[in-house]
Amino acid sequence: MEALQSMFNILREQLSKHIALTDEEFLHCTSFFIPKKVRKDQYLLQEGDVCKYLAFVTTGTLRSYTIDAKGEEHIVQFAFEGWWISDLYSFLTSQPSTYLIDALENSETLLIDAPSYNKLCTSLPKFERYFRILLQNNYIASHRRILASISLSAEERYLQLLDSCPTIGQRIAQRHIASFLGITPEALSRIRNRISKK
Amino acid sequence: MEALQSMFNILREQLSKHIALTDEEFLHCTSFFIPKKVRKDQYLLQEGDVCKYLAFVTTGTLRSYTIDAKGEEHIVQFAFEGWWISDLYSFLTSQPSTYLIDALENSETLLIDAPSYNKLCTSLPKFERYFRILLQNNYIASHRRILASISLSAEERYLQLLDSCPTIGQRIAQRHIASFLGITPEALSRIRNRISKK
DNA sequence: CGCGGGTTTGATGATGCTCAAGCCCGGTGG
DNA sequence: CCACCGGGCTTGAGCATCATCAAACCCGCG
Repeated sequence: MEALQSMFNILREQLSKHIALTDEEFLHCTSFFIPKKVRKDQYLLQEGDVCKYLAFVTTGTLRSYTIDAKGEEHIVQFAFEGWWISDLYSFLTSQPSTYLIDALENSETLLIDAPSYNKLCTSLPKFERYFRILLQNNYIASHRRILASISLSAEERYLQLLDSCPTIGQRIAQRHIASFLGITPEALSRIRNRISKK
Repeated sequence: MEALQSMFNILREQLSKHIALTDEEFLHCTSFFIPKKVRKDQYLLQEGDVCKYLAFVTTGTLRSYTIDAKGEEHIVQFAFEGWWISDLYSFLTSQPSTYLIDALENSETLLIDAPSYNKLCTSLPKFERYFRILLQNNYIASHRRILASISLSAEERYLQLLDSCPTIGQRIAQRHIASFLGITPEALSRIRNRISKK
């Protein structure tokens, strides 16, 4: 099937940024993944469910977030093409998740469950290496974001976000960007207004 | 040497929380580490230097932080016994570091440099696994902290910190806890005052 | 005893929140 | 084709939280 082929090409391209895989090794890999379409507004994970999969996004956009006691959403992560998304805590411990994951646009993903993930990591050390490197990069990015949250104003955090991901304005609604930054949509609107007057 | 033995025991204990190592494997490991004492207030890494080592703390407390244009410190991480600390970005890319690392008490560490780290990961897949697991746990903790920073008030973040690390008050000065939380020492003092009136 | 760093307390101000209303624009139905 | 609707963005007024600056306090140590 054509579309499926293209999804796996995106996965392979992403993997080969960090590790070199032979055709056999990659073929071995692919058998562990389940393709899944997620339509806009459809859940990949609901609060209270166990997160059974790591999701690799081949097209579209997903987000992970929580909903607090007041009903407010707090977006922890966006995931575009070539990114991974999951609730790792629930995935690894089989505890009910405190996060939700859904699609902000019609999206396509490749899912891998925990037994497969562990099997793949043990049977193919290169795969384990890939995830170590991925997690290292995430560690760096997370610390940058934590530093921003303790040292920068909302306006500075917004500018840093635009700097690190200039296309985000085209793909993500402002109220979602505000949620990701930890401010209200009103505050972001005023910040943008202020910036444009320069 | 007695003390050295004890440092490596702490390392071994920590590794064996996630992987099973034979005596030979562990012995192989130890040859890659350099013991280093860091006295209170002494730097392990200074801004602008390349971060040459991952540091494993066997006793004492270190912190990583930045200093902004106003001269304010922003603490990104504490590291106690059994924890790792480094500027991973600088370590992996050999770019000058934007972080500083120093000791808050007299401390002892085991250092491993980048070539050794890579050699160890390739020669001993278990070691790579250990770091993958460690980074997974860090991913979970980082996302929790990011979520806290975008969804909770300063008081709620402080209570969450006490909850996740009840002994922190005994070991870390208040102004450093405040810095870690992203608030001023004055604000933390008022929060503690408010909490104690209950 | 007095010094000095860390914490506390107080007064004032800035940043961002809340609530409410208005605006813009694309989609729907008459 | 146009009027209406609704969601998302903007704007405004008042408010809460936390920052800033300054002074006082506390306590270990020379």
